[in-house]
Amino acid sequence: MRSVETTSPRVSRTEEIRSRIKAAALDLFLSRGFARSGVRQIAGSIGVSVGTIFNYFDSKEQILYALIFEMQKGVAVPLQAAARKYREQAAADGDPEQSLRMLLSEYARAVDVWRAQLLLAHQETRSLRREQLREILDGERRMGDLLADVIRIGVERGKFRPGDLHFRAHAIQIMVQSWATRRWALPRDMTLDNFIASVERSVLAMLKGA
Amino acid sequence: MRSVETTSPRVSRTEEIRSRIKAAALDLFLSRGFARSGVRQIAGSIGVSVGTIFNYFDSKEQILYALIFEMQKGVAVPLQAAARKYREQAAADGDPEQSLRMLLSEYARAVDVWRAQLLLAHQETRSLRREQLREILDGERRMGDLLADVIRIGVERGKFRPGDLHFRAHAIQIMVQSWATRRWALPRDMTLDNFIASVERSVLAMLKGA
Amino acid sequence: MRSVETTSPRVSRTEEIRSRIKAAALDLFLSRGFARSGVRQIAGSIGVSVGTIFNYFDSKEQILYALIFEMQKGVAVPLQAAARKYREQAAADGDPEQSLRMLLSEYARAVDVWRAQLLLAHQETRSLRREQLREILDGERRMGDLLADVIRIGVERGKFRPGDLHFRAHAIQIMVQSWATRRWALPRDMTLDNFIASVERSVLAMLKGA
Amino acid sequence: MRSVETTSPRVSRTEEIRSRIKAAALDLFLSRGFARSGVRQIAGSIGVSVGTIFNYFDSKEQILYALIFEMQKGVAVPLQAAARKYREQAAADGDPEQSLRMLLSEYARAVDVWRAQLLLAHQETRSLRREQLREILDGERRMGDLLADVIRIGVERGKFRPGDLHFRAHAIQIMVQSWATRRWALPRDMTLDNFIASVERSVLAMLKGA
DNA sequence: GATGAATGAGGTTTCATTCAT
DNA sequence: TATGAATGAAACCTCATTCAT
Repeated sequence: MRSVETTSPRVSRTEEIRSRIKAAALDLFLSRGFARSGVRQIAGSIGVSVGTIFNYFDSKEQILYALIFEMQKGVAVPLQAAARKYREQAAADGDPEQSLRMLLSEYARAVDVWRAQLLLAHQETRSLRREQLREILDGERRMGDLLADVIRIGVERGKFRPGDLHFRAHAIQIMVQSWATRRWALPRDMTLDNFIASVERSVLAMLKGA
Repeated sequence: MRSVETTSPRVSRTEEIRSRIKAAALDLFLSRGFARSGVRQIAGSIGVSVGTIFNYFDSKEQILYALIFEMQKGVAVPLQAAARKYREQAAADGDPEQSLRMLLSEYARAVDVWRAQLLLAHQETRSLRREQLREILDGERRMGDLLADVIRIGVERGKFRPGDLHFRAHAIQIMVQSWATRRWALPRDMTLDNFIASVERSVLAMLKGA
Repeated sequence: MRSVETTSPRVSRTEEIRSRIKAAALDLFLSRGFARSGVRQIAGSIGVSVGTIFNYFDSKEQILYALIFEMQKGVAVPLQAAARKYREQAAADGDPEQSLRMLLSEYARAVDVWRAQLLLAHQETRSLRREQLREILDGERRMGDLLADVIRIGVERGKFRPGDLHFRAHAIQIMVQSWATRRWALPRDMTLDNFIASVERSVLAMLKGA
Repeated sequence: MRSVETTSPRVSRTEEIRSRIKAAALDLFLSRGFARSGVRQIAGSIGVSVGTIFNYFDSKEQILYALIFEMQKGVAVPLQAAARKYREQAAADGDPEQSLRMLLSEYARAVDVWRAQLLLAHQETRSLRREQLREILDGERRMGDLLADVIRIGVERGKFRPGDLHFRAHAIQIMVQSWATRRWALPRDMTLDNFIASVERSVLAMLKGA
């Protein structure tokens, strides 16, 4: 009994509950902060008991980690894809400037999708234990390296100013991420497309240099 | 006896203890996070009793607020001074580009001085209660406005590309602040002077535009 | 299995623990005063942990409130029943004097049952927050009104002296309650029956007046 | 220097400060309860430092004791005087009923003068340590004995019903004290004179009996 | 798998009292 | 005599986690 194709639905039921827990936790962590959010509140807001939470996550911190980790993957994958395409076009003697616009746009759109989790990461990554903290920071650094490499290719093609690779990669990262992390400081009526346009203009100017 | 300069030492004794409390809290908040830091630890690390902490601050949160507030003043004041000088030189037909370099350098040096507190602000401003949170964010926005105005003057002088004022001001803020807030993402051997040079190059390119 | 009467035991288990907490708190509050009694002591004296206390009551004050509130109901209900019977007998042209003796006896016996809680109420009602304080005082006033009404009926029947209704009602209240609240001032060998006899004599004399 | 008649003023200065402390404490104890009132608040409200409080009283509790003790003397002395006069008039074959009215009036007026302190005593006597608690309760019992003796004389003169001496004495005490202790339960517009008239009527009826 | 009662260490804050000045 | 900073024990309450059902 309860046989055969139970497994697959079961897995997805498990995943569905994990998702509901993560969604509730995301809201709560953002509005009250990780440390002041209780698992009882998470449980209550999705109508399960505290015990259930711990059947799906080993600890409150693991929920935070899952949220941040998945966001990082969710942003990194499109960025890596865009970088791959960028390199292909460069290899095919395309225009790096044009390719970079595309990359920035993809990056910013991915950030937009994961906006809430990225904000959370910004605020609460430090609440993770050392090991996991490092894993996340390493992921972030890898994205920086990837951007630096993209810039390097443009430099080699003679399109971008040389020097400063890592600094400018880093500047791109914080500029794009600010769509999620400093929304409150941006003009209230700015749309994602406006934002992307501004980023493209500023980043290209910055790369082509004085 | 007990005469003459008694008052002044008294005042400074109070201030000195407040400073020791703030210094200890700063270390602790940065290493363990605000919520996980206990007043008992703060007290212990400077060799006073818990009660003493509360003779000098109304609550743990007030210590955080004091740290962030003072940092904001400490950064805003030099920045305002530099902006004033910038406007004077512009009025005297000086070179905005040169003036801006000076301003960026002053700004970055102020950030360097208050580096720890700025990092703390970045991580824990959200732990403040609504009123104080808004006060801090308003201060930050005012600095953005000030930078936008500086750019506007350069635009009027025909030196900087028009449009995007607030976005670019905001980009300057996060770029300069990243010296404190994302130190871990910057090349490990980067010095403050290197950093300033990179910021100047990138910002000027960004302002002068494509 | 785990069927049938599971629910009812569950409910009573919760109620049983609440009762044990209340009993322990009653002892402690009476012997050390509300403010000097700690929840740790309450917990310790019934062999549970502090946390458990707060699973059953929202705050220390709520324990006090529950004790006082239940006592008030425990006294008011028999008193109201006796008053109802008094009115019925009066309507049936019975002897108010005889009916009143019954009422006083019922009242005093209820006070005896809730003696400890009534003493606590007397000493610590003021420790309640405004809202709950008022609720309790209102309940007490309602009992006064009820007694005043009882006297009024006797007056209308020509059995009791007119005037002073509320004052005499109030005098009855404090006299009967003194069995709980001023036990230390009463002759040490006085029994409840003695007490009731004395109350009946004095109250009836007071009501029939000069 | 600062010589000659300093001593006597000094004593009165000491007494004056003690009085100010007691007055402030009385207000505070009544409005917040003894346990929740801080010596800092007492000190602050009369513009002296905490240290000063402890120069005049050994502990917070001693202030409470002084307030209650003085009230008890303040009530007992007029009551004893009235009792003396009562006995003299009885010895001179006066009317006990008339004498008793006078006594009740004196008693109630003394209670009125010390109303606040008596209320405090009612609420916080239990906050005293055992020894002082007993002293106060003994004083209270002595007043009961004194009233019982007054009743006894009336009984011997054939004016009051025999039996129940202590119970009725006790009833008189709580009735008269209720002017201070249960003011909230009395008709809001009742004046002291009304109150005294009611007490006289009820007490005399109660004493003369059925 | 789901529950939620129990745990108990930990949190921040208060406060009577002391004592050096 | 007056001061008020310092003390540190004790207060109430929260909360992640466990585990018997």
